[in-house]
Amino acid sequence: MTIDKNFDPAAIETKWYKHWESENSFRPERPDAPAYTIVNPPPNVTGSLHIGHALDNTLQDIMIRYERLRGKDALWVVGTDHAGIATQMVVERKMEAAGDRRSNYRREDFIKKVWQWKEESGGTITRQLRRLGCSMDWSREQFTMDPHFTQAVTKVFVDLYNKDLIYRDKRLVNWDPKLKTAISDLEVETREINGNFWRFKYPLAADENGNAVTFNGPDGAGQDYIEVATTRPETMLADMAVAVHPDDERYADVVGKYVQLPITGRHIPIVADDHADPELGSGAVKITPGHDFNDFDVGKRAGFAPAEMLNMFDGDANVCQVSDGLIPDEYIGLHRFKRETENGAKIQARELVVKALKELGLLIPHISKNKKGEEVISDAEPRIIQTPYGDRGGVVIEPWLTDQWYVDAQTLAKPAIEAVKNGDIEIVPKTWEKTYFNWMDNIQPWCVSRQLWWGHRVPVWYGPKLEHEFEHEHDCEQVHLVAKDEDEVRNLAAVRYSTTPENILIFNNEEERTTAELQSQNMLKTILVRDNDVLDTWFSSALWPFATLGWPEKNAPLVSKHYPNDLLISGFDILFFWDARMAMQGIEFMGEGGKKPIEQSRPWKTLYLHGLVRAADGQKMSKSKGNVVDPLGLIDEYGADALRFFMAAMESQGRDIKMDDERVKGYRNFATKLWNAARFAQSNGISASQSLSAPTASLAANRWIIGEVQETLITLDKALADLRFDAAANTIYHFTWDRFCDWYLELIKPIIQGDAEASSAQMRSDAEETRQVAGWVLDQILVMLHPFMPFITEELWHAMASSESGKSARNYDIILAKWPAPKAQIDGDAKAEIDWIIAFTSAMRSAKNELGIAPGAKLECIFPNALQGRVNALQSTLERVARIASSSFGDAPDGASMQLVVDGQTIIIPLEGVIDIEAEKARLGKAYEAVNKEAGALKGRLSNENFVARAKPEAVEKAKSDLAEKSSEAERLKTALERLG
RNA sequence: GGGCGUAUAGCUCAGUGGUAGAGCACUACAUUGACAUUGUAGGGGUCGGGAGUUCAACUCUCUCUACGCCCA
Repeated sequence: MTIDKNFDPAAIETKWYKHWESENSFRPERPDAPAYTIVNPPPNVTGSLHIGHALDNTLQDIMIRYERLRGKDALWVVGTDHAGIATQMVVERKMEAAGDRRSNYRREDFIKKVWQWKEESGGTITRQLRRLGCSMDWSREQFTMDPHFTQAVTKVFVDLYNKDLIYRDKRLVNWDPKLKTAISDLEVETREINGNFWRFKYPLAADENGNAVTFNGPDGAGQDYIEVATTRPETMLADMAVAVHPDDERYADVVGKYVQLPITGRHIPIVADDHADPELGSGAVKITPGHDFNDFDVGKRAGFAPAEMLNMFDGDANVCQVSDGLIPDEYIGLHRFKRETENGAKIQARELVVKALKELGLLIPHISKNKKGEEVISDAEPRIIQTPYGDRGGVVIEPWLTDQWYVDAQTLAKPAIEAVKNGDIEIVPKTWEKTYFNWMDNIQPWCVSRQLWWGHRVPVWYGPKLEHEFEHEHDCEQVHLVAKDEDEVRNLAAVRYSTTPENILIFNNEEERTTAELQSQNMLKTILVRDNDVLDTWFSSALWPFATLGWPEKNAPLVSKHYPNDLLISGFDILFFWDARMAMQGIEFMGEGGKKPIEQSRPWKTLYLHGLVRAADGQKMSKSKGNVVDPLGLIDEYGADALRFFMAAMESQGRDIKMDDERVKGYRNFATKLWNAARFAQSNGISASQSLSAPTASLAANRWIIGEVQETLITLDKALADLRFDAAANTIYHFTWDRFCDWYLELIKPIIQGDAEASSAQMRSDAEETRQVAGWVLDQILVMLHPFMPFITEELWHAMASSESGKSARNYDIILAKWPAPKAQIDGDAKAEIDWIIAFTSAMRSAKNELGIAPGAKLECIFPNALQGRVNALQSTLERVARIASSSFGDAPDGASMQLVVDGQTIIIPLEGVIDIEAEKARLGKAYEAVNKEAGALKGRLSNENFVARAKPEAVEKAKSDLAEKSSEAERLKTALERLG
């Protein structure tokens, strides 16, 4: 079957992908081969393939295909992430569109709906990964909510709890009032927004005798108030102190006195604390421990326990009554500062507080000057404010005091830091190590509980405290029991409450309990109710490198063979979210708490971080900017192979990639070039090679190209070992196009296209040898290119071996071929000869071009006698490639001629009456100038005593030989010029 | 405020202690011959500014400028 004239990527891609998958080619059985393992960063099950996935997965597929070709037992683990918040949001949005809402359902029913949605719509991204050609092990596709994954997550939670590495704590969390859940520090992004800076007078409270209190005041004039400044006036309803810097003399005599807060009338102390910045505002700052992270710490230092701290917001960030009951009724229920859903139609707490203080005469107005120099009075000074936003919900985060589960990240981070320091985990590019250390060294407790429904439920049950455990009269705090399942918690509880397991009654949630409590027969039993929260999605994905392999099942075979993984490829944007946490959890759990050495516990040997794919103008792609490039569109237009090659070629370490369609197009052209080369080969009787090692060859061109394959292979292997995808792609690109297509195929045309009937036995055998070599080289190209361009290489692999009927004679697919092993030496003589042909041909073409001689013109050449043997042997090649008409040898005849200096020898092309002598003089003159200048520079360097004395001997030698060469060339050009008169 | 990165041809980017490369774009030429998704030849850069180390700096060090990112 002949190769089609047109290369149509779409026509072959689907065909081969289906074939590979049905043949189980992505994971051939190789029980005795060494393992090579990559786990794929699980995309969100809600997701669809974006350009970043295309990059990330292309790089992984290149490595997996490469190692598979090299005979490894290559495993690329694939699966999707349940993506708690993201997925729940998607399903809720869908419900809202249908006029429905989550709160219409019981938790279990809602979760059923999410599963249903997952079954229907969750396959999008996995289908798209297939289109990109990714050779993942779909037979073991994973999902982070699979039962075995839940087992792993639960075990990790319970074990960490038992090791005191997970604990429950009451502290401020980042609360997302839209999603109504706590989120971790990493999920908060700081944005700069335009805000205001208000200044208020807080009146000093009267002393115990009811006498007014004053202090000197900053200006020493005496005042009965202290000035505070704030960007969040509404939180003054929960102020618990005013802080001044301990060294701030302006306020020294007021520390220890009290303020009587306006509106609430609460008496709060003035405290000294380093947090107060004397330079900012008045130097005195209001302290709201319940709604500001800094204030929380100040509050603790001032002696407030977290449980005492005032919390003035509900989960929606609407004002609620605080524990001392001092907030006036008209504030209750108001939103903190903005009604997202009602466009500010209703008055907000912030607005009302400012209004009230203004009416009380306690607002210090801001005075500024307008352009005309007139004074303008306003309530507040405009300021740029660093404001925390939830990365998913997109609303301002409210620091909120709640009980949550925390992972002791600091302890877990230690060995993970060591692993990188000691080189047990290599981060590529190395510059990211500093970022990693910086974050890990300062890591904060990780809040892992989320107030969502979709996710891994926290394996915790709450039971009553026993009477003797009550810390105070109204203590109704419950105790928690942590266990892997209900049976285990029942037994734990039986022990704890000194009863039998049958007397422990377990409820899945408060609602069930309330219903059940109405039934009086349960009154005598001990009741446990399960924690409602689920875990942060990243808590489960941190287990990906081993939970996907079967852990915690005992002696899971995949774990022992494929853990540690060899390589992890991820975007740097999830270094903290995912990579660092995998390192921590991997080392902790696979190291069995320090029992196993780091070589066995680290999740991967190498962590490769790539950059972002940006829009053509360098901007970050985002839906809101509308500059998102769809990788599937690019695949439709140029083919998956071209897109993949683009990704590889652009991936140099440590730089973002700017999208460039033209370049993708260029690689489509490259694929077409290869296609046509194969077509040419096929039409000239060249077909698939029968041997893995290079055929024996006698002709220079053949010996040369075999050596070039060898060199290319060495360069390519080195590039891939170094994870230099750009270098690897460029190596195979240039070999294919510049060496193989541009020179080798041109050089062999006269050999293989000779008239078979008329040719001698020698010519027939030369042609046969050449066909063998050409077929072999093309095979090597296909295999070396396969990791980058899997589809076209598979197609041509078979096409080159197919009979008339279209049946491929290959007994295996290229995806399972063997990586090249030419076992050939680089042939110096052949290389010298072909390099000479190339140099001569290029010189000839260049000269013709400059002298305006038609490129096709066949010219007579007079070579020096020394070249007689070589030129005679290459006569037919030179006729065709360099377009020489006839050759003779010896000295230059009289008359005008074009002269080429190639490799230190002058070749004369007599052109009496044809060439423009002045033009030829100019051409040679220019060449002479250039060479002479280089020779001059070398001469100058060598005449420098310091250079000769101090430079490395090789450098001096190189300079000497370069000088000799350049001088000789200059000499010859000079002679040539003189000959023209 | 702390940290990191980037600055090389018109554009997008490689690069090495011994005086610069690729792709695209551009110019000229070619075209019945695997390939116009082509071929051949060519023009184009004082490697962001300044200082230092060195026989030698685009490359190493310092500094300045501009841009970008992360953390607080």
